[in-house]
Amino acid sequence: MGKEVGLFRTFMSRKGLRKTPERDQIIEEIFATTDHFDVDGLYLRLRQKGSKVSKASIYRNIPLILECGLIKEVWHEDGHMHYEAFYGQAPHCHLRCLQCGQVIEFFAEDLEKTKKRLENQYGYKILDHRLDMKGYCSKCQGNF
Amino acid sequence: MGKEVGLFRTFMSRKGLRKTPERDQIIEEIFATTDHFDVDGLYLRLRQKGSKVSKASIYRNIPLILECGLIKEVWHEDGHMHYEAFYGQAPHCHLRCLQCGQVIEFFAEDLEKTKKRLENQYGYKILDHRLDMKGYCSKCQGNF
DNA sequence: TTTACTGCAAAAGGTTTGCATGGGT
DNA sequence: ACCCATGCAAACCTTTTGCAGTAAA
Repeated sequence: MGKEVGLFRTFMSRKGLRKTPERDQIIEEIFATTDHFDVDGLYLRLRQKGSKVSKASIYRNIPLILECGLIKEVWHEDGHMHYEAFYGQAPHCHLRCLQCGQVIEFFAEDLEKTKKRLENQYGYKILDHRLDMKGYCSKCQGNF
Repeated sequence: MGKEVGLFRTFMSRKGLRKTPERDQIIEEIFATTDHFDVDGLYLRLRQKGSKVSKASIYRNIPLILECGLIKEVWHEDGHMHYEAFYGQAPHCHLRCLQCGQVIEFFAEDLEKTKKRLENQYGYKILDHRLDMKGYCSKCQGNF
């Protein structure tokens, strides 16, 4: 059992909610890879492994997993939301190729400075951020 | 007539597409304020001013206005996409309060450096970026 | 005259919800 | 025993699309 399942169980328990096999399976599958995912893909992966979890259950649990901090919304594309497993990874940003869809993850070391500045300047308590860049990768430049 | 209408007409013309009153009205209304907007809100503002533009026309034109560079997608929330007028503004980022919804726009001066670094490191040509931060504003801290 | 553009209404597709059943505590 | 969670199917809502009429070029 991955450690994320334990974290989620604790989170649920603190909220007076229940541990269920479906919830365990969802968390396990999200952390089975480090990739980004969407609801439909996660559902198919679960089915392939023999799980009977319904999409409704996935949709009902995603807000809880977000609140728990284990996943993050990363972008809305092709008509649906995309997420990424978050726990255990330093926060990172995305660079995407508009042509081939390649995603490079990178760290923006300067962001912390900007964050501090904003907290001082506006009195905010900043909890989360998202930085994405788009463009063309070396291979795709000139292919259009 | 706002200068954005002219820019969009030129853009359309280069693509062999047409100038229509509906397109002019949509562009004018987007740039009537500097606020963020969504399709439904834009549609209502147009109706209030007596325009007969349909939502279908707004939806059909948004990809073109995006491609033209006059607007940007900023975030997907409450089940629909939010945009902002883009032309004539230096690119800016958003800091949002999760409690009251206040949005502060700021400039992240360090981003250019990061962008350059990525272009060199990965051979990318970067066209666009998005940086958003979320947290609680000074008033809302402690109100929950 | 050609054919892109529009409004309308229907369709599509992702997400949410009502309901009856099942299962955790 | 209580009532939260699930699966199913229907509902919901934003966005897309087919169609017939209209109007740019």
